Amino acid sequence: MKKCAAKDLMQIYRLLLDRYGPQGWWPLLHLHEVNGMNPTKTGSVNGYHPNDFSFPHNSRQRFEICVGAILTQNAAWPNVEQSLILLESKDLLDPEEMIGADDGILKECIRPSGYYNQKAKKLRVFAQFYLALKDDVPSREELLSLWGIGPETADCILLYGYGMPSFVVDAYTRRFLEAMGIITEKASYDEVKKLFESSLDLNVNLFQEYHALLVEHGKRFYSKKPYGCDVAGNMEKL
DNA sequence: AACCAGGACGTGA
DNA sequence: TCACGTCATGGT
Repeated sequence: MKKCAAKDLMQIYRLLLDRYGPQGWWPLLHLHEVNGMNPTKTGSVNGYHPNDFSFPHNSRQRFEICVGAILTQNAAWPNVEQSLILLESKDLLDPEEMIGADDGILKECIRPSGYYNQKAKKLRVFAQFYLALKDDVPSREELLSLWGIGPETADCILLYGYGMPSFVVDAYTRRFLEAMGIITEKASYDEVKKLFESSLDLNVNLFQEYHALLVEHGKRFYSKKPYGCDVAGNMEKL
């Protein structure tokens, strides 16, 4: 990776934010019930809260974020939102209820986001862990030790669920940095993560917004195999 | 009608 | 370590 990446990464952030505006991650259900909120809508999905980094407001919202982080593994968010709504309708968006839930019902709720057999197990494992945590903040190592929690999910949980400055690296981020010539395809997850964390201030709001912007940008230009256009070039000019 | 999405795990070299 | 197969539904 390049040594000038530090300056570039902050510059790129400003360009992305300027282009797409604040993304309001992590999306949550029922924001209208949280006093004074005016949730925005993106496509068929609502629950975003641009420029409001105050979430989660309680343990229930935190659990919802963690569940969403697991369900969104290799799945599109609208499908995950369906699952969250189904879980909510069965009162399963709660660690104790989830643990005690009938397996068939749990899988039925998860089905829209795919891999429902694996994800049902992942959610049960996590729900147990979450319950035992009480009000503590989990370490990254603890999260990674759980079956079903890999590096990206762990970082999502830490960053969006617990407000810890842990940068999230996803497939879009790698494709983008690769196109920018900042990393090579064989850079490991932790290498890319550390690149961001060593180049930027350890600022939770910045990390939350940056990752969301990279996903938004990635969806537009790095979705299909012959990647839309040379975004790297565009970024340098804008 | 293929192709892919805000990955992670198990296996065998 | 690492490349590769598996898991699965819904949208484009």
